[in-house]
Amino acid sequence: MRYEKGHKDETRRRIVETAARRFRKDGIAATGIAGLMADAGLTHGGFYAHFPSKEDLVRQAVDVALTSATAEHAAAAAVARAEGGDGLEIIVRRYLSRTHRDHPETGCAIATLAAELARSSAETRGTFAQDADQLIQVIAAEIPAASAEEARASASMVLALMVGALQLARAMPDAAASDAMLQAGRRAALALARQPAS
Amino acid sequence: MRYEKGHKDETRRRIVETAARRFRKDGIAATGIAGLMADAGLTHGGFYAHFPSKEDLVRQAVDVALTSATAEHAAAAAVARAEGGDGLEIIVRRYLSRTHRDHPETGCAIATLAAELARSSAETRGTFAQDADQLIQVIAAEIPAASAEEARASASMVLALMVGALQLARAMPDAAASDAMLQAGRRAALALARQPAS
DNA sequence: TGTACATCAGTGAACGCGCGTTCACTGATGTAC
DNA sequence: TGTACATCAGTGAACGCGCGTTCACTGATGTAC
Repeated sequence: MRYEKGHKDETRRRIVETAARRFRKDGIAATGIAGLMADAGLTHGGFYAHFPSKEDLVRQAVDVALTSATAEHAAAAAVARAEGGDGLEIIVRRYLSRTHRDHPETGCAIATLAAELARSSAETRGTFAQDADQLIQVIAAEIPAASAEEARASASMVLALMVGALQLARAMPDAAASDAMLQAGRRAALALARQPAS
Repeated sequence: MRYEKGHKDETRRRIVETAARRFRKDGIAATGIAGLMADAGLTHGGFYAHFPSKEDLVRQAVDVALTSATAEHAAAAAVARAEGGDGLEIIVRRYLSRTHRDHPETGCAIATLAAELARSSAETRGTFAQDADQLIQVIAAEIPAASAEEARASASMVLALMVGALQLARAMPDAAASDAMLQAGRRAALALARQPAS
């Protein structure tokens, strides 16, 4: 069958979205092409008409996941600021929430995939690092500091703490301990931003 | 051939040690039994005479890796204290060092495997959480605080920040940015411990 | 003291299965005549 | 207006390979007689 204009782009977009969810949920190595394509309502054979390799899809999926997460954080912070609230507090509360902990498949790709991506090609890591940088910039915009450089340094530490705390909270089988980890993380992240990066 | 007493235990220990390295280097899903056994100088068939399943080996390997890393941190901190130094500073400097960043295979299993372990069985996560707790206790022992509970809360945040910063440093393809991440992490981790967990 | 046998850590072939990737094919539609 | 053909997104069989797991077997040694 022949398809309307833009159909292939739409299919490709759907594959990338599906992959972004599956990679975050199950990990990259544990996610196969065939299962992924089936999830997207397709058969596996068509995969290579869209992507040159699995690695290429990984790069695109991580890019989409991180870029949209960054946009959501920026939007939430903007709304909070407009309402006279603290943008950073909203970002931290969203990141270290029970919802985020319990739904890695729609959450931050750094917390789910950073360790696995550290083992991938320099190209993939390059895209990932750029995307992480954009998230750091969004956080930095909510931190009052003497200089942009200081705000950026503080923001990267806030992100590092949130990533680590979320991972620890996810790995803990004890629900109360996991909740406590999230709560302590929220407090510590804000404290970290408040003190000057000397 | 029949072997001297203790031979099998020694072989088993060697498999666990090999696995602990490989899992941290390549990830759990990406490490196969056959390659693992070959690394340990054995053929794959004998694996199930030592472990009921791969999952069981994972649990033991993570346990060994984390337990020994914790002991090393405790020892290094004790030496520093005996010499009039700051135990926490030594732990943080060791954790966020270039050596640790560049050698995940002998480093902290939390930074390499937490995300992957978050997807495993409650039993494996239980062992992992207990081991992480012991590391947190070792860190807490170096933090002056009003109560043991406060020291523990601060220590878990120091650990979360170190885990996140190390992962980000490892994922960055730019060497200078990666070094800067480690340095900012060391500063922030110490600052986090110094301020009271209100 | 010498021989037959039990032990058991480790071997390697085999199981069914899913992996990433390739490729000849399908078939509905748009276009050319 | 009607027919022949080109297009091309998606199909599904097949490639070699490695996965986790099972199992009949090996063969050097310790023990029993």
